[in-house]
Amino acid sequence: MKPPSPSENPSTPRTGSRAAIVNAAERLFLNRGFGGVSMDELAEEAGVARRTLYNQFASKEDILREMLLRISTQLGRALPPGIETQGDVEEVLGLIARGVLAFQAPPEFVGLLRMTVADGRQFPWITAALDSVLKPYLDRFERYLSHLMSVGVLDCPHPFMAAQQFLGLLNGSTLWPRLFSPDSVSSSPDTVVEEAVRMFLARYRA
Amino acid sequence: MKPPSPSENPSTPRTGSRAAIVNAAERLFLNRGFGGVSMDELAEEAGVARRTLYNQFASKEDILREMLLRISTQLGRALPPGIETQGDVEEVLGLIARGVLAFQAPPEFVGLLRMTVADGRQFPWITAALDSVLKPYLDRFERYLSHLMSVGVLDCPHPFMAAQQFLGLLNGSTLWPRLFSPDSVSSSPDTVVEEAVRMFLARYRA
DNA sequence: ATTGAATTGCACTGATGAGTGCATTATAGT
DNA sequence: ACTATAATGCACTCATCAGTGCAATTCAAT
Repeated sequence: MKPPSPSENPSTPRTGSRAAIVNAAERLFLNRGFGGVSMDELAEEAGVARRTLYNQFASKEDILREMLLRISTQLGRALPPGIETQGDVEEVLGLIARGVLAFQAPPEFVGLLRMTVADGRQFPWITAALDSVLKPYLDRFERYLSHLMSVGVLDCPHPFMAAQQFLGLLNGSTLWPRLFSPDSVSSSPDTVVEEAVRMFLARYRA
Repeated sequence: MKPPSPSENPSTPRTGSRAAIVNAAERLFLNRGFGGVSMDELAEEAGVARRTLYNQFASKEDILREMLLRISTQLGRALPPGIETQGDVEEVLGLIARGVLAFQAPPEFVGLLRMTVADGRQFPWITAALDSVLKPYLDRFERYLSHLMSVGVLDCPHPFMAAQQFLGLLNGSTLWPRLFSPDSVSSSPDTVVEEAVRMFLARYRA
């Protein structure tokens, strides 16, 4: 009764306790931040004895490390490669924008951002970790824009800035309000995507 | 020697200790967040006895409240009124954009954002406080765009979203990198402003 | 110089939280 | 059944931190 067996607790305490712990860490850290969660709470959420945390991990920080590692690899699979060749510019930009929005849609993503901003002050490696996951996408997007420019489809003097602008158009209407204006009415994703693409092409289409 | 007199310490401990405390709170809270600063540190930074904090304020949270109150009124004076009538659209948009960038330029502004995002989880009134300061500007901008549309200068079906887009264009190239990509090369403010205005007008100019 | 308010120093309380040591118990694979 | 491994319970240590009570002290204004 005290030690829940694997059959009565889906968190699989006995075997795979590490995974159960990291799962719990993801649920708690993303909602309340690193400093806002105690090891006791973490143990309870994982359905595991407090002492087990220290059998499996060297420290609280280590748990956060492993959690971020897992999240990073998950995020890394978000935008499928080869999207760039699936039609004309307008279509591809729409696909990318939709991918980005879907990617940021789950509340846990906002939680990840909040945790990054919050605990990144004390642990800069957190910010670096998220950046190293996000940056490649931005770079890929920049390369795509450069390609379109060399082909003569776009007239885009600063591809990197253009990439930032495009994401800014999306974030300004979606992510930003979610971070700073908790209860604001947000436009529909379809409108956001459509208008971002329109404005971007109005400026840069050759 | 132990208690620094007003003449040797500009923080004016004896008289105006409240102000000295709020000053210290601003320096510390904006850099390390509410939870990251102890009352001992705060007292030392203010050049004041720890006990004085509790003579002047009911609690640590009260100090934060007063600090945010002061910052809010300061921010409220940032964008001078009447900018909307100082020339043609392009010129005014440029002025607004420059105002926004100047407004966000100081490192303390990023500190304020970080603190808002971080401690806003535990104290939602922090987020609300910042939002109540920023929102009026967004609303004013929206009204300006609506006006331009009714006058026939812009063709802008969703003024509120357009306002978000314009700010998104700026933030995507400036604020966002500062929050999430610590050591990234950023474009010059002039280019950012110019390109934001160009893209915006390329889409919405009637 | 005296008075009254603000400030100070210091020793408290009470709570929380990370991390450890160790003996005990349950489990999985043989 | 047996054994190695993992999990557990529990009582610790050590540190930090918000907040309080109180007596002593310092300063400013009269």
